[in-house]
Amino acid sequence: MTLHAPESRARPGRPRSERAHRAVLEAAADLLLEGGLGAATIEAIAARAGVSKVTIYKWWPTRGAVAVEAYFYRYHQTMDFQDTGDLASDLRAQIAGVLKAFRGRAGAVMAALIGEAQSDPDLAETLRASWIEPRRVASATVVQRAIDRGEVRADVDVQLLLDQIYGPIYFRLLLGHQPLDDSLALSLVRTALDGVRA
Amino acid sequence: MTLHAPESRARPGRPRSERAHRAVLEAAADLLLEGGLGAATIEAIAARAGVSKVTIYKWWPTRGAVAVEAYFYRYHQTMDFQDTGDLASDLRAQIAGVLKAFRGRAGAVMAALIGEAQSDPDLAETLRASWIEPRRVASATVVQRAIDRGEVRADVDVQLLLDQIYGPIYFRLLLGHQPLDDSLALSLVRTALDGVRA
Amino acid sequence: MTLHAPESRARPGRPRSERAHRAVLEAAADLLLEGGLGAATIEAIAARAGVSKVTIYKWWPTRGAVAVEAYFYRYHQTMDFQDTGDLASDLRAQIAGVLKAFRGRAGAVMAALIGEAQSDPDLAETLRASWIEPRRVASATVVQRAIDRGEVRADVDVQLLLDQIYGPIYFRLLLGHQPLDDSLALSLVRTALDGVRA
Amino acid sequence: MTLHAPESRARPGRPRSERAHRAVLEAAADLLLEGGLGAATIEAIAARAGVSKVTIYKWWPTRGAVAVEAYFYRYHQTMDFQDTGDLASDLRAQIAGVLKAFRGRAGAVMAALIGEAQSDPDLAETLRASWIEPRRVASATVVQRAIDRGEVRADVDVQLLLDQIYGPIYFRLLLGHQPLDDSLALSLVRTALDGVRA
DNA sequence: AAGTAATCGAGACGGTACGTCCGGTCTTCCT
DNA sequence: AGGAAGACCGGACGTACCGTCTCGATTACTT
Repeated sequence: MTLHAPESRARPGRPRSERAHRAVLEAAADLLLEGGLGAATIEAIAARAGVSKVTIYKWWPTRGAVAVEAYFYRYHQTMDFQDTGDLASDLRAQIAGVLKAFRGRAGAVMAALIGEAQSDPDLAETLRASWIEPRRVASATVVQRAIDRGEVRADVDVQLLLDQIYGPIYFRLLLGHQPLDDSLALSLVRTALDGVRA
Repeated sequence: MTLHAPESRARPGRPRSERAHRAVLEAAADLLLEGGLGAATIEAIAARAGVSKVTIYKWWPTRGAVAVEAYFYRYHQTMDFQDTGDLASDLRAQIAGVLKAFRGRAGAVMAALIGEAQSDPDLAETLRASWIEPRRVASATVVQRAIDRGEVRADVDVQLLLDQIYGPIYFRLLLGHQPLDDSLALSLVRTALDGVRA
Repeated sequence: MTLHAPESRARPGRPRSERAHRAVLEAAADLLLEGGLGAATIEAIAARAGVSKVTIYKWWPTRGAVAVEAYFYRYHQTMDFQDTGDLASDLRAQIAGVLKAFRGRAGAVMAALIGEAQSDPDLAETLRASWIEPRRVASATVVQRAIDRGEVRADVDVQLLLDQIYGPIYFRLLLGHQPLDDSLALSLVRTALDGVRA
Repeated sequence: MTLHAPESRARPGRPRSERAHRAVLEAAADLLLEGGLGAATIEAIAARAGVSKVTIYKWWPTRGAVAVEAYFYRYHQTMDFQDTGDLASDLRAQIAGVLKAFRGRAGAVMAALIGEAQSDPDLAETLRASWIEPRRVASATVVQRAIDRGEVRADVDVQLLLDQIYGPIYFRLLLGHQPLDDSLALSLVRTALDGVRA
């Protein structure tokens, strides 16, 4: 018989205050929502959360790290990827959800986070691990099933296919040169699956 | 009353110092190269250029603006889009050039600029107008010719097609979840033209 | 003919703001008076003076330095040493002035400054040069005259004599084990001049 | 039921750890010696002693208090005041001891303690009670004996006389405007007893 | 030739946020 | 009931850039 949960062995010392932890995330999420990442300074978060700066630095390395966690804490997206057996419609459903989210405040915050990540390697890694990867794994599974069913060519580079579907969305989100219409869901999938050849 | 050509009307006062202008761009480009956008602060640029901060503010609104101009000044890319009559090979050639550039320092700087643009609307607009648009127009022309030749379906959304080709590249540049291999040129074009359907 | 004032040659750049300089000293003096040296933090001085912290750090190395200058700015003591030809009465007059000052707020501040100087060598040096030395020189002159007149033995160590007169005052100021009565003026001089031998 | 001697009545709970107490004093003394009072922060003492901050606060009110006790713990001066019947030589012997101590590390620490006492009334009181007073009482006794012997005038203010001997030493220790030579022992006593009158 | 106007360098200024240090207080578990 | 561990709030520290603001000096065009 194995002794379970050696990691939950109560360590000595005062335990981390869950109240403070939550207050920081709430405050950060509020600030992100109100004024974007620029408003979410460590000082502002600390002040609004009624928490000292040191407490924030204790648990998060940068303001970017607080922001991502706050983002997920607040917008903990229901990442419900369906797998109905029809690749095109499954992908369209997923894309539609992303588009909807990105047209709102969540999109602006995500854009700001990716922007910040360009000068904050930790944040970049966190974004990849916490946001991008989970979604890619789910999507990749759906695509793989389609390959297994013989719906998609077996020699397809799944990662690249996903980039050709989601890349354009992030590209437009970040550059803003074209809108994030709902119609994208249809067109993106169509091109990706059938190409544009006459 | 003397008439002058209105555009060459020499204004009174000391003319803008070309020496200072160039020095600023050189300094900014050096700093971008050495330490990324983070190192290219107005103060650092001014110090290295031997120019006063006010002179910089006189001619550029933000450090982002200086950075883009410095970027183009230094990396004034030869944007040679060929149009040989074969869409796939033309696109592959263009993509290969972008990939090569983005794998080097220029890619890191461009990523930083796009990142900064998320919190600097002026920079975002400058990037769209000076970088994205020219390339899109050139690419769009190539695609349009293919449509005219009947090589590509007439109902294709050209903008979206371009996003499905370039979007993945910027996506990987900014998120770094996948590499920017040369093989991308081939695969991206292939999927975009012929899809992945079995 | 000599070219005068090469030191007042107008240097390039915005000249130092006298308004800010004065505001800092006034604010620091107020704070010293109200709450002692402990209240005269750089932040508090900056806030009250309506001046940025950087401006203070630009002109003074430590808060101690600001404090001494503020002390002199506010309490610029009329250091009127008389020299009437009677050493005892001249010394008594000087001592009486010091005692009077030290029993009030100025004494508390001076004690705090000397205290702070124990961990701030710059402040210690400033105190010696700006406060102690001028007073010693004036006192030493008075004593030297008395020596010249034959009123005092020629082999006397003047510095030590002054320490035996002023040392006890600072000792009591700093340790507080005995009061700073006016009667000290009489007794200190009497012992120093005539000793206590029966 | 067990009976205990009432004065040794073992109180319930874990008894005070003598180990911790000593560790604190040793650590504090080390830090005082190495980096002066500035280095002897509560946190540093706790860390070096392997003791929690609370334990320190439990037994000492301020860091000044710890420092004085550590000072005495380490430099527990042999305060051997002799009383040979010759006031001058007795005083000289005492002064020589003080001078020797004050020229070394102990003097620097004492200066720092007196400095700190300017903003810490508790420390000031502790210093007076634990350091100044015992020495004054001993010295005063020696002087009183001399008065009784008729060696010194009966109307002399003993406290003031002691200040005129020890004040200059502390004055020089704290201000550093003059050295603490061994020759002081001789000169100080001579002036105090016989004055400087020609 | 004198005046006017724009620019330039230098650099001081108020301001915001940074990340760190230390002080005291607290909470939890261990002995 | 200690005591070690350590988290917490608060306050100040000294620094980095920001964008603005004088200054005196320079360099053209205008009269």
